[in-house]
Amino acid sequence: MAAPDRYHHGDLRAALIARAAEVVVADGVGALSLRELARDLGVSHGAPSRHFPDKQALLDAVALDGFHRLRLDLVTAAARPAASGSFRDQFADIAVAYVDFAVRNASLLALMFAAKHREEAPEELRAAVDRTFAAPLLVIEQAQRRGEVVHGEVEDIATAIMATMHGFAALIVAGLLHPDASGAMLTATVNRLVDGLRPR
Amino acid sequence: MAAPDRYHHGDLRAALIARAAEVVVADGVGALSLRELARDLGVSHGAPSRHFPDKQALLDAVALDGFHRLRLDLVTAAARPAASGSFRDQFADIAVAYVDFAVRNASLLALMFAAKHREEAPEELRAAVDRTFAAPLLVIEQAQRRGEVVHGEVEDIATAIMATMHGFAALIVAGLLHPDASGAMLTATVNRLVDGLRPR
DNA sequence: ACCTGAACACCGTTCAAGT
DNA sequence: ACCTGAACACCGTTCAAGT
Repeated sequence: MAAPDRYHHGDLRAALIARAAEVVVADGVGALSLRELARDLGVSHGAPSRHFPDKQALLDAVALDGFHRLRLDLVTAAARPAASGSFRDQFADIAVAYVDFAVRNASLLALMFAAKHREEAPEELRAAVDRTFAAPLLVIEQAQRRGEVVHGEVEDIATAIMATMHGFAALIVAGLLHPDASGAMLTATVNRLVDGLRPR
Repeated sequence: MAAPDRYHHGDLRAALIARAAEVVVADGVGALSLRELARDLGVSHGAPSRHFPDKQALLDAVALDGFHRLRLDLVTAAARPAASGSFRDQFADIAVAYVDFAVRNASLLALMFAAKHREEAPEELRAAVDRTFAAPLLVIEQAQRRGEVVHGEVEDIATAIMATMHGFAALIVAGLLHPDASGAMLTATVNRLVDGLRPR
């Protein structure tokens, strides 16, 4: 038998991050209270400060965790069998994965970008963001070599793609797009970017 | 002489919205306190509740005001002399205006989209959002008639354009794009969408 | 090392009372 | 009509004390 369960079950730090992420996804950052969190986990309200110096540090950890999960989704989408097809299909698969994550974790994604935005953002977070967007970058470079995508700076093209994916997700989350038609709309948006707005 | 200045100067409601917007832009929604707001304006902490039933109602009003200001910027950009040129130039002008607003009012824009996102969002807000994005829509339709933009559903094309603008702004705000190169990068992104990722 | 529990300064909201 | 000021329940943070 281990020590009596007067203290927490072992990994309060991980439990805090997990529960905080749940609350953020369900009700937004504004609904997150350290004291309530501590109550939920059965520890005193002072306990979290052992693992996070302040609330922002916990939020940063939640954001970091979010980027890890998003990265996993994107890597999975990029490695899909269907993703071995044309660049158009690869792009569509990644876009679906990104938008899915964004819609299912809207408040979390907002927190993730807000955390990254902070000047005092930990270096760990900046690195995680770069890694998160590495998968799409690779897909673009490969497509360029196959001649399916115009040559030129990869960053320029990646920027256009990431902006489109992120912006599309934001439009859905904001309720500017009918959720019913969002699937078809995303396909149309991907095709618009691939083919261009100008007639061919 | 009017009544002695024991009460507020006349339009506490407007003053609350204006000051709240300032605080949000400067330090984010999290830094907004009704009590501090009241202190800044020289009224008691209970006074705001005469004009807004709760904090969220004030935030909705701030968001509404933000959409009005954004709409003004977009309409101005669309009516520019240079904007009488090609669709590419019109699009670029509008995109610059949108990204400018987003960068200068990052936290406010986040609040605006979050407010729109709420299910209980007042009808007034939904209407303001539609009007805000009406100007870009008109530009697209005109360009379609001139044959500069592919035919098809205007909404599909507008979605691709709005997603790109909003997403680009989000990338800058998040610090994923070097601010120095952001001007050239925006031009490149606009051109990418106009010309397509696929070689011609 | 890790957690408790009291203390402090703050917050949003409510409401009887004032003018 | 509009604002005040006390009251209430909550919050984040700090810190001596316990195990």
